[in-house]
Amino acid sequence: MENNLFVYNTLSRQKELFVPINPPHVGMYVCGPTVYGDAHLGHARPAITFDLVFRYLRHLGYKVRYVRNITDVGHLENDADEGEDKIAKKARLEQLEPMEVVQYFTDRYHSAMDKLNVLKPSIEPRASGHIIEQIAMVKKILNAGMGYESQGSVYFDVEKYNQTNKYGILSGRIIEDLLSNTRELEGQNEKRNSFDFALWKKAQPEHIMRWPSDWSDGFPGWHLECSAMSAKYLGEQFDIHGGGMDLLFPHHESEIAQSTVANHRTPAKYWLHNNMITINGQKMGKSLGNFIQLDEFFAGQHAALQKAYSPMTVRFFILQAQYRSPLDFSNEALQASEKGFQRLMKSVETIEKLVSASTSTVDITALQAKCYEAMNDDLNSPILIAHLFDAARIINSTFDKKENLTADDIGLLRNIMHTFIFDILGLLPENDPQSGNKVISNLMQIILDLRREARTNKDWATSDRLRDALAQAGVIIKDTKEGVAWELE
RNA sequence: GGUUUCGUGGCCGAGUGGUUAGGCAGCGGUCUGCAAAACCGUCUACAGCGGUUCGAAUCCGCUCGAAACCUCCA
Repeated sequence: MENNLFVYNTLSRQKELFVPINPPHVGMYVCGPTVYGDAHLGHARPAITFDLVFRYLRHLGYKVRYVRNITDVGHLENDADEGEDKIAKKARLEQLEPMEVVQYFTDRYHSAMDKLNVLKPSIEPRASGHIIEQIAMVKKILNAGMGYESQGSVYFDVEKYNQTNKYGILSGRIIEDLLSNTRELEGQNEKRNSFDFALWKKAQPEHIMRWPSDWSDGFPGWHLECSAMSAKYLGEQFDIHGGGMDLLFPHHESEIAQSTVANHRTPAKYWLHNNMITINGQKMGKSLGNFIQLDEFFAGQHAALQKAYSPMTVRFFILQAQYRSPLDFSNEALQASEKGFQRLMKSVETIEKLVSASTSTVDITALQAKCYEAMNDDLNSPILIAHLFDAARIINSTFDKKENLTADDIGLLRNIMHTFIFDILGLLPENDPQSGNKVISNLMQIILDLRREARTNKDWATSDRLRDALAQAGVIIKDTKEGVAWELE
């Protein structure tokens, strides 16, 4: 299968032509959430970024197997008192079974992703369901002599690995630097070097999530699940591995090391990383209190939010930045996206009202080519959106008789808009909130009828009084050529 | 301190050796009883200082500023 898609490979630090290992099949693995809290803005970006990759690859005709994991074990908190398991900690506090917590937040995560119109991955494996595979992988690494056991835990020997391979190949880290930075901390450590990472951790007595193994009752190291599950479902070598930039080191670096030892080859051909999100130019963090959950966005219930922002506004906003750029959330920026999105969607409706001409004054085929060009250049969604806004202007101008289009071109334009906006960008028209409430809708009908009568009688005082009173009550009246429309503030 | 990125107009964000990004806001216009909405048009920037070049926002160096990760038994 031919394509012209270039993606930025973190491994080579440059854009490379995407050539699948086994076309037309494509295997893609993306690091999913640790389910110990509600999905926030930080979760939306990788989900939407790789949803875009997934959708575009499918559009190009590839058969994509997209695997995105749920981390439900072994992810230790570094800010906890003594490295307590995040899931277990929450469970103890809430007096819930760990798996109850996992189920609850997994469901909530899925619900948020559905609202954002993020397609479900082909497989969504859980770490807790793949303990056997992970233990097998630890054994392979021990047999290769690249791991060592220490007080019931097993660690990966990074220094030894680095003698024959390059630890730091992905992140650009240099092992000597890591070594010199941490020299004085050795001694009381059960690890040989501070940068060695756990393959298996012995569980403390109070630790409720535990599984038996040759070394101890414990749980797998954090990096291991992705290596084990990607190999299981995509093969030892697959096409794309994605995730947030924050996972680049040590997580992905360690994945490469583990998989290379266990399977004698590097796991993924292309490593794609999405950038982080900031709010009002500030780092998003719990300590700063600007960590906004997705549901808070949708409801507008957060001190930092001036109003509610719909899921599609959030999605469109994220797509208006290229995935490798940092993205700054602010009320101003979101409101700009909200309006722009509405304008774009309105133009899609306007296409249906266009009247064809015998000749076209605009080159629609060229526009289509530009849209593909943008996507092929490392999924440059902001450029694509810019072209779609050009298309919107063409549509509106044609509707205003300032441009002309043939019937064929109108059809092509419709196809371009639908393909890129709905199929590839994954945007959806949003329902009018008014349609949901029959009573309000009926009341509005009565009020607007009264206003229409007043206007027919040129009783502007009454007409304006109704309009102003409604505005006070939070209802905005819009007089359009097609009639009177209204919406809640 | 180290690694990796980045610093673009009022705001958000593309681009990257010579030509309009785009959106929002503002401004002008069309429409309207008036206004809003909608639509059309319009504004012209690349942190600072050096250097390379016929030419740099784009390449190189330095300075300043920002972010993520690391320096912690994940």
